[in-house]
Amino acid sequence: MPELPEVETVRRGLEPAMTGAVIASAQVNRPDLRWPFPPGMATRLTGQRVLSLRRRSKYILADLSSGETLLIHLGMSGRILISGDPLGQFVHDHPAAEKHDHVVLDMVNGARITFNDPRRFGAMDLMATDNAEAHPLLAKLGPEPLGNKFDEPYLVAALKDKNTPIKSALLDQRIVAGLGNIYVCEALFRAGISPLRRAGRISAKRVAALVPIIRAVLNDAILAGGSSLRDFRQADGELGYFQHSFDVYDREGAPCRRAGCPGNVRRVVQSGRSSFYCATCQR
DNA sequence: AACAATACCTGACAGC
DNA sequence: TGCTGTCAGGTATTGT
Repeated sequence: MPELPEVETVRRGLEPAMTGAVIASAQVNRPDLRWPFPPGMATRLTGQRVLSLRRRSKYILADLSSGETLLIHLGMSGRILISGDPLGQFVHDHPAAEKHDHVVLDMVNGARITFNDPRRFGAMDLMATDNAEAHPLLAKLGPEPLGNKFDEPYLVAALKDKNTPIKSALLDQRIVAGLGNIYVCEALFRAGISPLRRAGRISAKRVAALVPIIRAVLNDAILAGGSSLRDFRQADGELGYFQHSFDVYDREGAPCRRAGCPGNVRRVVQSGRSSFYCATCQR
């Protein structure tokens, strides 16, 4: 479930098993995901200590003791599962391997990290840590929506001359990095802005109001993702499931949730993606 | 240059 | 049951 909040949830879930831990072995079950894996990936991972786990947009970055960084992207359908018992408190067996388990990392601490991705839109790559930001997948990304560089003046300037619908503009990772279809729909609902409106024709005041709304939507989602992590620990080790009640996403035909609004949620397609919104209170 | 459509894959689900 | 069609949270590439 990979938009920014889901990726951050996965990153946080991986930290206790991976940060400071050494990769005992890496099993790579196919030559590629969306693109070929880097040459010798298993060898380059084996024996390395994970110094830190970072996130940039929807990418997880694991800095290794070798001076390389492992980039992980979940695509549309990627999942990462932790099994085993890195803290040594319980005895856990690893679950049976499943279809689409493409990469498996066994850590010296006993944890197993399994990357499963049916559609294979995900990616993994290795690059020098000190030049990671130059990676083609990272180089053109805009500011982090939860970071300091994403503020009201920035977004007003970034959208000022945009002729494209605000929905498409917010999905553009060069403008802001990490928003996906769900959270753009949700943020526009909270802001009362129609996804169909041209970005450059929204008043600066309303654009500025979007900034704290985007942050709040993402933070709410990260908090909800965190709560699903606790379920995972009680259950079978599955990580990254995100449960949240959406105001508009996937609620076509349902009543608008804004207090007193008589409208219903509509679905329209914009640049090939579904947009959900209430035409009554989003203008 | 800007923007829209397409392609990459598999699986889930609705309707027949 | 099993077929067909549609849709899916992302993003690079191709086309206009």
